Amino acid sequence: MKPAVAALGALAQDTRLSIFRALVRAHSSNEGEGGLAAGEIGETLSVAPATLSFHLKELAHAGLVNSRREGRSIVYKADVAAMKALMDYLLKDCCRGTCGEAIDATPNRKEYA
Amino acid sequence: MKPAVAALGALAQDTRLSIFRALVRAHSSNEGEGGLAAGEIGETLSVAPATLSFHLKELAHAGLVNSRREGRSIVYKADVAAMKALMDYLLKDCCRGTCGEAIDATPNRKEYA
DNA sequence: TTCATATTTCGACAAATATAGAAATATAGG
DNA sequence: CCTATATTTCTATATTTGTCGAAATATGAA
Repeated sequence: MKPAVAALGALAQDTRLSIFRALVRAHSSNEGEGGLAAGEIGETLSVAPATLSFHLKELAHAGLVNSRREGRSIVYKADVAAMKALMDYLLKDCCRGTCGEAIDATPNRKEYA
Repeated sequence: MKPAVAALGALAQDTRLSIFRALVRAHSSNEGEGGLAAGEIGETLSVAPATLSFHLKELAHAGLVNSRREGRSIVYKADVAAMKALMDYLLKDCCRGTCGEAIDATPNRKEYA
């Protein structure tokens, strides 16, 4: 499977998209900093441990998150570079190259919540 | 389900992503122009009629394509505005707002084929 | 070592997805 | 009206996905 399809599939699920968005919010550009422990994510989003682990593995397998152990916790962190690569791909190949330009100026544009 | 998740799910499949990309290539900004007949898509991508119909319905249900009848054919067309909305959402909420800026200048960036 | 905490893996299951042959529907042309 | 073409719907089937209780693993603390 193409990596872009894997990344899209990883984000195409309510719980996983919420997880990823939470990780992006908690992101830090510094190595070894930022991110959220699995437990924190599960508590915030009310997801059972086994279910959460399943979704985190999906995101990791798609290359959108990575993890490090910190004491008893495992801290997950969004891979912003991977997300950039996905955006770049979509922009170039799936959008006629127009999606990056003047989005806010487009009349009658649709918007997702 | 959130519309963004629906759109991501529609694109998160090899055949459907190929269909959508073909439709973007064949796009025209003019109303009632551009797009590809279902048969053309099926022939180009070697997808059986029933399978193709299934995938086109998925894309249409997610709002990423629309269609018009033209004689015996049904012509499908990418909804570029919907794709823009998806990109906008991802850019704002899933990327720390950095994915639209200087993508090509980013060192060691990842890239999807 | 023993105990508590944090997370993953295992096993089972229901639901959703992808595929495609066959039948049904819609349109155009003779 | 009859026939050919284009596409969808129906039906069935195999595969994948999402969920979660229970057991296993890893770490830190007493």
